Amino acid sequence: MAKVKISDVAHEAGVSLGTVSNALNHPEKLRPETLKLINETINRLGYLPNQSARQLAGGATKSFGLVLPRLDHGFSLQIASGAHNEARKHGYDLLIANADNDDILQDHYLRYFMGTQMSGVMVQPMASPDWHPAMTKMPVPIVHLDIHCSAPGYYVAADNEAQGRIIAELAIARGARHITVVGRAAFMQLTLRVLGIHKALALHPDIKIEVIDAGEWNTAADGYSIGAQIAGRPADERPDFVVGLTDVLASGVISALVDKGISVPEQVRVAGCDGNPLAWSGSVPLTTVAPPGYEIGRKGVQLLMEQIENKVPTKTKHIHVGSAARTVTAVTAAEDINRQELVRPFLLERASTQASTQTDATAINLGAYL
Amino acid sequence: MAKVKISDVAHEAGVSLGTVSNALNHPEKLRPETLKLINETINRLGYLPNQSARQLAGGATKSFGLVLPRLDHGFSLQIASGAHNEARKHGYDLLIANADNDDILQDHYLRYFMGTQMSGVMVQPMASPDWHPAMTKMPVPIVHLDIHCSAPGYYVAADNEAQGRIIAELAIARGARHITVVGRAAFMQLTLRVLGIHKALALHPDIKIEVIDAGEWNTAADGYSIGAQIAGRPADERPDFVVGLTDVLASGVISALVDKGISVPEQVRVAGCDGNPLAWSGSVPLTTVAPPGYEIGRKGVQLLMEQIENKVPTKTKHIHVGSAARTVTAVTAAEDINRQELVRPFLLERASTQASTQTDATAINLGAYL
DNA sequence: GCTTGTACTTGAAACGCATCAAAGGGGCCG
DNA sequence: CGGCCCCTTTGATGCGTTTCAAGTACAAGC
Repeated sequence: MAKVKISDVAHEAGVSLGTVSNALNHPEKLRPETLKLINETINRLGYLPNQSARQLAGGATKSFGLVLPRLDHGFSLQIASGAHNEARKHGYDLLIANADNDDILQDHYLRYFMGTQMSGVMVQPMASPDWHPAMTKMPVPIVHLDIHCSAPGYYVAADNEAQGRIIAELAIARGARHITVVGRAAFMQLTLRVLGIHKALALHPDIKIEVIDAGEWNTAADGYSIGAQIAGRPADERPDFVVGLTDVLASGVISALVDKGISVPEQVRVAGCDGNPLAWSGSVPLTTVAPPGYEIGRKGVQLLMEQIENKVPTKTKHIHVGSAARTVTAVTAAEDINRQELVRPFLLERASTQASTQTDATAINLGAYL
Repeated sequence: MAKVKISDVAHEAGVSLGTVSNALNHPEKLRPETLKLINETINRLGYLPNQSARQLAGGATKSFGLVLPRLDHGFSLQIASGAHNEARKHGYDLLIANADNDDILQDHYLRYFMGTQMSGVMVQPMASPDWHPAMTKMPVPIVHLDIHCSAPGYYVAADNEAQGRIIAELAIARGARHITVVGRAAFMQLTLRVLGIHKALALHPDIKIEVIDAGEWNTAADGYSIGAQIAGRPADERPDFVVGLTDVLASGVISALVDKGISVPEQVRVAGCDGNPLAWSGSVPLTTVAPPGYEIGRKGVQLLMEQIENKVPTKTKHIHVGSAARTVTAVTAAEDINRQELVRPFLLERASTQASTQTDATAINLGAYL
């Protein structure tokens, strides 16, 4: 139970401490027989390298940290998934922390990751857009995800305006004459989507558009009541295309319409605007525009890699002068790059009830309600 | 950009290194003014403690690691959620790693966590039940989650048999005369559920029971085709109660029944047996029995805490003899406790389409299909 | 036999911090 | 004024690695 350390392995194998370290980090430097001997000893003793000591002695480890506001939101999970795959591709580990919708906790984990000598940290911040500018000055590469600000620093966000535009263009392509947008644009993201819709429709003044506010939380119940209201209108005042700012809103609308005897999509087409594959397992197929969470996660890691590769990090070199060891710090000035990426959302069309939560591949078939 | 270290803070504040350390770890030991001065300096310099060094010097940090097979499964997320809340309650951090359904990766992260001097590690293993017994011998408290084996060690699992029993008892209470279980018992978990159903029905020989195998993956499509088959039977051969081993199976069955003109729940009641709240947002209400993921996560952390508090860990004490410092290792033998917990699942009945993914609180109303 | 290489291996130094015995400083009592 | 005690601060020490200059052994070339 007493922890086995590298010196135990070295002693047991009859080699020196540095050799064992080399076996771990630079196996090509060892004679194959030595390497084999050491590896056997390691296994026999059950030696586990102490990561803390490694990090302390060797600088950053190959791992990234990701702070998410919640784990139960499909979008965040897609980010995590994309980040994970991309990180593994580069040989990095990904550690995830759940900030639980709490600013303080978010900050806490962020500092924790920074202090752990991670190679890079990503956050999907929940609070103010111009969140914690001090964080940009940190000694660790950091990338903000899904944030909507022009603060300096690296960030990657979904192009929410495009998201609105895409759904509007889809409606136009389907020959819509009267479009109803359902939902409360409570967040910047939603506001931008509505903006995108309006912009796309600006070119088609003949198409009527209306926006109906939903309850505070854009729930399925909110969708249902609005759907009922729509169903209650005289036929010529009914929209022929409804956009739910949220997928659950859209599904609420559908339920109401169907319940009231309006056929979907024959009389009214319905689309979502917030593709959340996780919400679909076993649910009805719905055409929606998905913010590319997976892609955002991927891009986030790529930006991290970019920073790591561009910046020659602060390095200390030991220079021996006479017999006294002097430590010289050689800093290669890091360019102060600010990079921002907008990732385009994509149309997510579901015909099957089997949701793939893994990739963002655009499906081929249209959903049942469009 | 050059990293600020504790000695910089000390120098800048005009105090000694140890004092700054105390400010961080034992603030009560300092004079308020000194503390304030140091804190100001820390903020001004943007000092971030190096976690690696802390851990190396001070032993384990207050943080737990959790290795999950996937992030996109609701059950795992509930575990994470429960573990998170319980950990925070005890003042611990929780770091999550995604093993991505990969044995190697799972092992990798596990070792990583162990090597990071975490106070404890939890895994929801995916592979063989008697997975990696060597891991039980590790110097870090470890708890296995949702695993079904009698290997020594700490673990907490859902009582899958009870899960089946509960749903069967529900059927009995509803006056079922003919129960059809739909799904392939591909995993130990599902097998146990079927077993539980059979056991509960053993006391009611008058109730007819049949089990219909579904496709390999228990998808909604599989449920649909079985539902269609059931709908096609003569009325007196149709079950009056269908249990989907999986919620998506159940929802597939419902779709098929309704499509074929069988009314649910008037003619046939349908229940799930795999409550996965995440799959429900915006979906139809379905009564199901949920494995208590949240509770499992909580219990897992509690078992971790138990190990931490019981085992007086290996500690080193420094004893000065004359002028030479000698290091003595005082090991208090850790009792070799093996603890196992079975957590009872609970009936999850949904009347609203608004799923709460947070807690495992049992809902009050029955779903629409029962 | 001696030199120059080549191929490994060695071990001391440093990484940034927590710890704790010892030193310092101030108040109180005799 | 000296001795004691208590409260606060100090700084040397070690935590388990990685790194890299220096060392060793052996082979080849002259």
